[in-house]
Amino acid sequence: MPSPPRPPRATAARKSAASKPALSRERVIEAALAEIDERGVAAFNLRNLAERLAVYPTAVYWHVPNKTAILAEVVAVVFRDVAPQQRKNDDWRSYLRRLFQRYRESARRHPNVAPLVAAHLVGNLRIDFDFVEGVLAALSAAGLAGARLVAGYNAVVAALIGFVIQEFSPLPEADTEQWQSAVQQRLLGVDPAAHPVLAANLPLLANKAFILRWQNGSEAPLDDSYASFVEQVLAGLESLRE
Amino acid sequence: MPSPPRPPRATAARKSAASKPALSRERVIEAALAEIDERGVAAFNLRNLAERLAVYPTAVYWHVPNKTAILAEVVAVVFRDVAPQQRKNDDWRSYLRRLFQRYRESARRHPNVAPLVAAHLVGNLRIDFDFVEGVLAALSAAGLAGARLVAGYNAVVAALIGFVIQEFSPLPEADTEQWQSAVQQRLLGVDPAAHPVLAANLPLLANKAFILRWQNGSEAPLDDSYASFVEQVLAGLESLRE
DNA sequence: ACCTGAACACCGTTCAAGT
DNA sequence: ACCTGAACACCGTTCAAGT
Repeated sequence: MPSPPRPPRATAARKSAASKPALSRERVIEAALAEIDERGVAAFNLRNLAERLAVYPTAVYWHVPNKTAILAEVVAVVFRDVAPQQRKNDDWRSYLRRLFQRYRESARRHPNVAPLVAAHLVGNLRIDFDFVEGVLAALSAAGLAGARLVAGYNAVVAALIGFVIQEFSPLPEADTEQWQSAVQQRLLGVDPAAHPVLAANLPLLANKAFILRWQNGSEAPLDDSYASFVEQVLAGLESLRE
Repeated sequence: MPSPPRPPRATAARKSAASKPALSRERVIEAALAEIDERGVAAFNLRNLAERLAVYPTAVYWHVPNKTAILAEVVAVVFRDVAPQQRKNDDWRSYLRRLFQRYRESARRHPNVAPLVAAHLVGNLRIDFDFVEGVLAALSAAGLAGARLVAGYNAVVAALIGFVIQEFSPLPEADTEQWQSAVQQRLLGVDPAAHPVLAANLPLLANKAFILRWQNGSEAPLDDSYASFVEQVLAGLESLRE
């Protein structure tokens, strides 16, 4: 759009109540999340963000250091409160089941954020101690300690993000129509001699298995697979308890 | 750098042997991988790539449609041939163990590519049928069929990428020094009342558990955790065989 | 067919100036 | 303290022109 940056609305009203600031860190993050929900991470930029907030692009920099920080905060907001409440008489299994379900629910509400999830948990300065403690407490209650506790914890975190990133990350945005049918064509062209198991199970796998999908988790959720996945993770942890 | 684009070297020599083209799709991808290995995905751009290839930036577009395609090809190269050879008398467990090890090895050789892994397997037009068939054949040999086959397959793929992305994705690049000590400070400040299990196991977890690290997998590999993780995945699959 | 070279639109960020 | 407004460096991509 070649139009000049839109001036802030309510220029007069803004100064009414003791010059209350128009922007805040929270409003910036919130608007950023809305932008990402609508247009995706790839298309997210500070000028659109500023337009949504009805300020000049550079105003944002008063409240936030840079774009990277905004993205980090956005993910933090999306996964705020994923850690379930510890309930009395709640065994470790049901705690972890609830954690897995809540994590996926958070992602489902903001699927476009999924690509940022990996970068999020990797080196985040604002470590979510409640999340970490929740997992550790559950595993500890399961009887894991020492190296096994570490191994169990890493497995849980890896499992949490692995499925969800895959399931919800946006598929190629451009000419989706054409891309979708291209994938389907590719699948129909499988050579049963070279790839027998795949060929034999094609109807079962098509659009329901990673790599072999043409819709992502928002349109074609993998509920059954995820439910099974969670039970597999629990069984895996079970096997760790010697 | 304010210097003008560097002209191609060997301008004369290039035309000697029947005007052999200086560039090729393979050389572009190869150079792109080298760039990413050295500078990371975030800093990767077409002008540096062109400089490495000693051509003008726009020359690349003759061999490749756009930047996204380059990145997709780079990941494809890194994970080319991850699927292990099927061996005679090779049970499904050892096949999957080899697959997990090879996958991680590929990532370890090019850790900066890790952030692209998710986007890779999500909707890739050039589906790696050998990879898919390898996993399916192993699970099929394990006795899984129908919905369980799908669930097992999705679990394996999720597990493969979840750990590796986490382990190798680059930590915040800027002022790493300061960031590292900041993380360590945060950890030392854990409140044992609020987060008892974490506090009690701090030395065990520090720099060895996801989220609680200040070095990534290239500097501080999580070998033991990964070995355990693979066994947990296998145990999870085992539990699927009713 | 393959590369040069100019050019464009876009974007993150800095900084001085306003109020 | 908080926002405007100009400005800069950088970057992906298009396209006409060369050979």
